[in-house]
Amino acid sequence: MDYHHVKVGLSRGGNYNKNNNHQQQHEKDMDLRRGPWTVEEDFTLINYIAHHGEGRWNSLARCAGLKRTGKSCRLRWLNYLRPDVRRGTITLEEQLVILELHSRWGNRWSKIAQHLPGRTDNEIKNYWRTRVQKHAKQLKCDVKSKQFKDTMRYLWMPRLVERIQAAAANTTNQVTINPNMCMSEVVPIHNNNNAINKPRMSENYSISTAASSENSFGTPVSDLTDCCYNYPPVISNNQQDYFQQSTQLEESLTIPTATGLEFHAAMDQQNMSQWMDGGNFSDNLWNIEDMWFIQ
DNA sequence: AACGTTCGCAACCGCCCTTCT
DNA sequence: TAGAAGGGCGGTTGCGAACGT
Repeated sequence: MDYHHVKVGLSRGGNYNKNNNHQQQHEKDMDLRRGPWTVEEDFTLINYIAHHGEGRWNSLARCAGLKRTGKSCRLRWLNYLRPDVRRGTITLEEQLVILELHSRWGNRWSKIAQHLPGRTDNEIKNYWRTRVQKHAKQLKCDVKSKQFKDTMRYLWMPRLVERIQAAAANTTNQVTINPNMCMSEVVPIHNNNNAINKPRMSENYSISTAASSENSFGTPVSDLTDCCYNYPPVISNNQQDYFQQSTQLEESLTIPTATGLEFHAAMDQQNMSQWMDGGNFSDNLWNIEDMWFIQ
């Protein structure tokens, strides 16, 4: 079957098809495209929205002459074509925000995305699944486990903060990282005269996101793995600060232990030895210093 | 160079909620 | 007020590029 050009059948969609017999028949009668969007389709959609605005996606698709479902048009616009969509590597600051907000809200991608200007829920979801879950797999633990959450909170996040501050120190930018940033209030999305909703970071976020799409500080961007490398196996002031700040988090968060290191006791010794026996730590989440730190 | 595997991400699916008629 | 229509969201899939052997 040609995946990119199929007849719409009963198997597609949720209530959309289930409840809409007329629409269903109409769509059965017309060939609807699926799969990757062409340049022409993109152009048509952008043009149409520029003149008529968003909303009413099904009728929009019809009126624009797009042989796509309304859902498909909406998705294409929100995740790709919107002018304020920010593409490129997830920055360190964004990683920090994602980790923190995910610890609060779980897989509420759209809610998390509201705090990352220009990032879509789909992008954040993909980031989480491809990067964070990969590391959880390396650690042989579940991303939902307390062990993994504590690892994020007490190792990765403080070190992200360190890295961000270190990068900031090497630039002329005045950037202050507030490890408690995610205590900020949820900022409502502004609607600018029916224009595109543009989420913005709360003023309480004291991270500058003004620079390039690669990194606010003009430095190379790395992922979670990088944030765990090249750091002394001691609890730095930043980390201590972070522990203190963490204790102020809301009840919904994993409550830190008295030392913030209790999770180490839960670390599976067999897994630990497997990591350490692994040899090539550059390919793993942890380096040897991290192992000493954990032990 | 060829082949197999892994990774990243765009797009789709299907459930659920809200809005409309 | 009920059913239809539209939209939002989290989960999943599949393709192409990158990487490894």
